[in-house]
Amino acid sequence: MPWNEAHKEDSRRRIVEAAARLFALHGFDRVGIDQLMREAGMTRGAFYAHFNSKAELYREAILATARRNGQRLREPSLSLTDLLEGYLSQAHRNGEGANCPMAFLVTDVAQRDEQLRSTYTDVFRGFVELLKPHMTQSEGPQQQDDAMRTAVLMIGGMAIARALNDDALAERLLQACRQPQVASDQEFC
Amino acid sequence: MPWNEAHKEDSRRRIVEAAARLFALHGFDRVGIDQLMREAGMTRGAFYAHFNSKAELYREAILATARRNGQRLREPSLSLTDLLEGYLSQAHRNGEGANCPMAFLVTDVAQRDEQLRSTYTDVFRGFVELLKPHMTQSEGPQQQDDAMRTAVLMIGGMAIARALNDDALAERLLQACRQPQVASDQEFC
DNA sequence: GTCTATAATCGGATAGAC
DNA sequence: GTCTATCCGATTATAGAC
Repeated sequence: MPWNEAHKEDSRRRIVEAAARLFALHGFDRVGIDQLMREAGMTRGAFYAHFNSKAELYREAILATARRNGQRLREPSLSLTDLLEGYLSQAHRNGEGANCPMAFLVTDVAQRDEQLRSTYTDVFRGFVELLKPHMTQSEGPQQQDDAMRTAVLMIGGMAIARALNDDALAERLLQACRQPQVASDQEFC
Repeated sequence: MPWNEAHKEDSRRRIVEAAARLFALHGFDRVGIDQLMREAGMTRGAFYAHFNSKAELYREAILATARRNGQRLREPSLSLTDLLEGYLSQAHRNGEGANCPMAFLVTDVAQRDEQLRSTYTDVFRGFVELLKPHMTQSEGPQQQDDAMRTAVLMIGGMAIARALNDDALAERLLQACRQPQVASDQEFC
């Protein structure tokens, strides 16, 4: 690859990384292209050599982060407990590292166009598939339901914990969501 | 109460109602004071006779909606199943009626100032307290955890269902969250 | 208290030099 | 490909008439 193309690809990657970080922390609307490009080490004008619009970057940023996080979570040595403790951690709540877009941007995405919601839907589907093999107490359709509930406890738990202003309550909430669950209306004995 | 004051109070109420509706559907940033006041049947200029800033209205709108929804949910005849089915319904997902700010605005709130997050925290605490008496399979600290997990399944489930672009998947998700849960690491027999 | 008009600012997107 | 400069539209908030 010629030096120019490699350089352009690197610039693009830096923009996407900055976008993923800043969108997750402040929301799409509150991050200007100016601030974004400064974080990526360039100026405003260079943006449109890489993307047609800010909205296009939003999709790209969500997908890139999902790919990277998905790769980490697919480590075969990772147990469900590890997975829950890593995701539902104070570090994640404080915006250090992963910054899962599904949790940090749920309502932001829900209010935007179909294309972006499709991207979110794909990422969510992938997340549920990733959880499925960890649902060892069930199989078939019940396993799918368990995986979806676990996904909601993780994503929803993190989203709410971030909205809460009370650190103790947030930690209590995260802890409650770390406990694996099964349906209660079954006959156990 | 003199007619003038009653009239002003009514205007204020209409503004708060419009705000609750529009903020929930489109997000705080994407609703202009212009659009807001038009929905309330006035023009832009009249806004500041009622509120010092748009941010102040945000707090007011969340509190007002929470009070109204809380009152409905405190009906003593309402079972947990009724509660789950009402909240995790397609009507709610489509923005008809309740528009619970906890679900519709989670990440929006998380990205704003401490004062607004405090308001959200108070509302969330009230919601958990409301759920507690319905957690009949547990008591004490375990009951608090069960209530919080149920709150996460409701709020988080609704928030995610709204972000999803696939109606069938969203319905499947809501259905999964409607099943009451208990911890799985207990010994059942 | 509500209106119209306007100030002041900020945002995304484009043009053109290098 | 990246820069500086700029257009254009939208926004919050204020001023002043009624």
